Amino acid sequence: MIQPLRGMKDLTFEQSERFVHIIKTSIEIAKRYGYSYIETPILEETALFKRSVGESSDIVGKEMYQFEDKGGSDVCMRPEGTAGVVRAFVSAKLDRQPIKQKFYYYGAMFRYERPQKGRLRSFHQFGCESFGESLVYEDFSLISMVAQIFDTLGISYELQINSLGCPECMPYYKKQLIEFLTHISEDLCEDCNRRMVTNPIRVLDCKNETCQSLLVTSPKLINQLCESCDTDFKKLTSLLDSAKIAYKVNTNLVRGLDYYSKTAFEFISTEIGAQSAIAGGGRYDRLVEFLDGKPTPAVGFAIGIERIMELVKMPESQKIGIYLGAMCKEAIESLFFIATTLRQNHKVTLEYSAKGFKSHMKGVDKINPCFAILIGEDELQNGKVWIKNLETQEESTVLIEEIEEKIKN
RNA sequence: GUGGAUGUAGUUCAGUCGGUAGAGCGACAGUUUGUGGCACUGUAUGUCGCGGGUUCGAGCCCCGUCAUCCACCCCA
Repeated sequence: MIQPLRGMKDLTFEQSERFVHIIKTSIEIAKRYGYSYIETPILEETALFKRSVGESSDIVGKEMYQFEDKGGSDVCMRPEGTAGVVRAFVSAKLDRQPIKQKFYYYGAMFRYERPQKGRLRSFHQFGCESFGESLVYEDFSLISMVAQIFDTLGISYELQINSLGCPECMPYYKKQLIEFLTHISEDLCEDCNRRMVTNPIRVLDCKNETCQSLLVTSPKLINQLCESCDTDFKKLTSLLDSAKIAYKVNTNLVRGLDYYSKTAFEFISTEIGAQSAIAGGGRYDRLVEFLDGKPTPAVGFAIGIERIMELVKMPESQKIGIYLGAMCKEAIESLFFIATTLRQNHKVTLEYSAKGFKSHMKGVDKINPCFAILIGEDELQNGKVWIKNLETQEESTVLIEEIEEKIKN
């Protein structure tokens, strides 16, 4: 038997229903914020991710499904969604138009990692990317949109925000931080010493207690943002305050991808184990430029579908559709005419084998329809069917032509 | 990539000291030849993850391997 690949899952029945419900809800809300759908390829040139996500990140460094295709191109299965959307934005030369563009997308992402709870090799994200708006109002709108999606899905969360600064204030801060870390490097853990070189900001959210105690006195970027970053961050917090969206400023919040600047945010769930980030996003004003577009401010987010799958409160399933069955062989084929007619407007489940009444009703229970329609010998002779409304329990025997009307009531 | 746990029926799991495999749930059938969900009765189902080793004999012990789960790293 061939099993799915490691870290890849099939979704069926209740699970796939949850998946669809999440996507449908997200789409509906994204549209209300003016977003339209963008579909981009799963396979992209490797260079795209190296330039956008950043070579220093683990994603690009060791987690990509990267290979040479038959034409000899170095290609990659997308490990995240933003890079492809930005590439598409630039490819279509939308960066040369003065109009603001807003896109939503959803689909499979691939990362070659060791699977664990909430982390798969093939997983799905729903995301939004907004291009051309530099005002912090857009950052706020996106955060409220994620909040609205989670509220609608019945998911509780904690929102964390931070500012990562910009090319004006970040490099200066980084220098300061490295200097600070160098002084205490001997007492920092092995991982932190490695991070000092690869991504010094990451040291700040080390889970090691000794490291954390040493970091209490570390310089904080939030205290030395440039004027523009500082104003925007304060504006964001005041907007969140007045919208009554609860948040926590987490000065250690670092996004894993190199392209973020200014606003960074993460939605956390405490109910799903170690992989607790259920959505993440932020501003990436320089990425379009990195990918050969005209400088265009942008901000976006992504939701991890698998991570919220178990958290979603599903609407109660209601009776839907019609069950059709025959109790004698001769009647089976007469069902097709009825089914075809009813399928103009209704969901119809058609049982092909003749069975006893009881067997049929067991089948009815399984699919939970509004109506059960059965034909036996008597009905067949009279051109009638037995029909039962499973909601009211009312049942009757009617002519085939009268079915449609019976169902309306 | 590192560490730990676990692989037995469709599923959840039991399986003693090593002696040829068991339960609940689910499925199917019947009790009721046309009134379901409940109840009762019955039936079916296994490469005990895979490969090797020890043994008269392995689901159980040993080695390897694959997979799953959890955590680290990292991320949605």
